[in-house]
Amino acid sequence: MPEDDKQIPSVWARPRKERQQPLLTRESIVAEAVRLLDEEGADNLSMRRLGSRLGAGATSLYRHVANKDELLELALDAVHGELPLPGTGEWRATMSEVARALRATILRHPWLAAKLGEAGLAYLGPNMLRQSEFMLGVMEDAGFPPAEADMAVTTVTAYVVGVSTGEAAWLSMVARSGQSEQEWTERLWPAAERAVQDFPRLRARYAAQRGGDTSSSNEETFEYGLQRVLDGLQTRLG
Amino acid sequence: MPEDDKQIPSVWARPRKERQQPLLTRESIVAEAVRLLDEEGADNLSMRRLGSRLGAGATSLYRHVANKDELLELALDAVHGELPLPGTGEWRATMSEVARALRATILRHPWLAAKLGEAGLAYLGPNMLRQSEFMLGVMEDAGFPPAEADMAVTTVTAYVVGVSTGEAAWLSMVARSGQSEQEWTERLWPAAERAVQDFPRLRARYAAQRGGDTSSSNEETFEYGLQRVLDGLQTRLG
DNA sequence: GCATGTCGCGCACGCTGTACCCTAAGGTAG
DNA sequence: CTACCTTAGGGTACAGCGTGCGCGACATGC
Repeated sequence: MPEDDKQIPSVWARPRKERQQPLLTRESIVAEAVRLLDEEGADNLSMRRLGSRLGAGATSLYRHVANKDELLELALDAVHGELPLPGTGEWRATMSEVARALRATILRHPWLAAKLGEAGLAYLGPNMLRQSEFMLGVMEDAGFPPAEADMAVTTVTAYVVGVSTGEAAWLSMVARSGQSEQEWTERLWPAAERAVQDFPRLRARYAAQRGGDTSSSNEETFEYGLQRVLDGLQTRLG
Repeated sequence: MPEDDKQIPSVWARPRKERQQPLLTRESIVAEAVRLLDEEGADNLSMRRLGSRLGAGATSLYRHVANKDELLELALDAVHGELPLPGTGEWRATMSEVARALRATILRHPWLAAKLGEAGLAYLGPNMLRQSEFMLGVMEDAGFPPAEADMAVTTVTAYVVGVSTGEAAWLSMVARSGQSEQEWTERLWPAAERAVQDFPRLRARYAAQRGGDTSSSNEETFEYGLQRVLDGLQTRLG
């Protein structure tokens, strides 16, 4: 009803009406938190910064979220919502696909690895549960008895999280340095070479990788290990 | 030379002589940090608290350590110094032994998992390097070509760190709650059952584990996955 | 004797998470 | 229309954090 607008003598006194629906919701807060984490890293997420990005005060967030830890758990699970669950086909192909998607997600959100280290793999967020359920189904359909399928899923997830954690930590370090990966590697190299000097095999490995492409060699390592893990599981089906 | 002691007119003015050798050293600081982390968890490590445990002020620590992050890296590597390197024998047995020792260390220091998630697996501490070098040697002696041995070591370590991280997070949670594992499990169970209600396979898994011994089933899962990983690597040697 | 360097201390700054209380805006009941 | 209650958001305040800086006390070399 705009009738009473006329009665207002001054624009300045008009009691700007808003608030049809709340401008802060749990979803919008979590989504913005993920964005902030992606852009600025875990160290730079504070309730005040998050609040001001949303045009709100820091303490207003507490209406929708119990505390910062809970917010991070929500962010953790929200990111797991990105994971696509492929249609079921051959079990190895399906598991590989899920594993690659999980790794990609962790690399896209490097802060995720550190938070997973605090929250554990058995966290109860619905998106994470959905993913576990899916993998369990794939393994059971492949012929693993339920109890073993559970352990098999844990094995694959543990491997993926373990490798990706290492890669993500590296990416975070590079990001914090503000330099390109190339620059950062070159700056770090002398220290690394000095550190491995007493270790002949490590020294040889470093020398062999000198100048190589980090990300493609990471990918190769990931794929190698993943296939070995799946090989190992396959021996149980023969 | 205690001669000049007599010349001091008042006890209060006596310039209490100490400090023959520094009471703070990098080693003592790191060792105390590890103790504090073990006893009170990562959240409760602050420079002030650490300082006062050592009978020193917070900022005195900065004489020996550049900043808190560096301190944590040192603590990380110090703990890796606990790891025994078994004498070389059959490669599978040796790798299993190293893997179990690594898991045991992580469970003994649950804060370690989270820090590993931040620092990455390729950190340059001497103790961690020593361990990598050892494992590389085992795999090369087993017949893996150097480049592949490297990837194989990464695979095993990633798996171990991945599983243990999950277990350690659980232990930290229990420790923070101040309750026994039994109590905590029972308190959490209803929420967990509600969460898995929509997921038939997870629900079945939970029901099957009800009342079981957490730590022994964790151990079984760890061992299962470890043997699968080693199986997978073995296929490359045939 | 003095100069120089090392060690530890205290202060101060800007920042954090969050408990507590206040205000303003609907929605509902009388 | 009024009176009340709920609910979203804001402001203030507190205890604690990491750490830069400058100080005095001491050990050592000339």
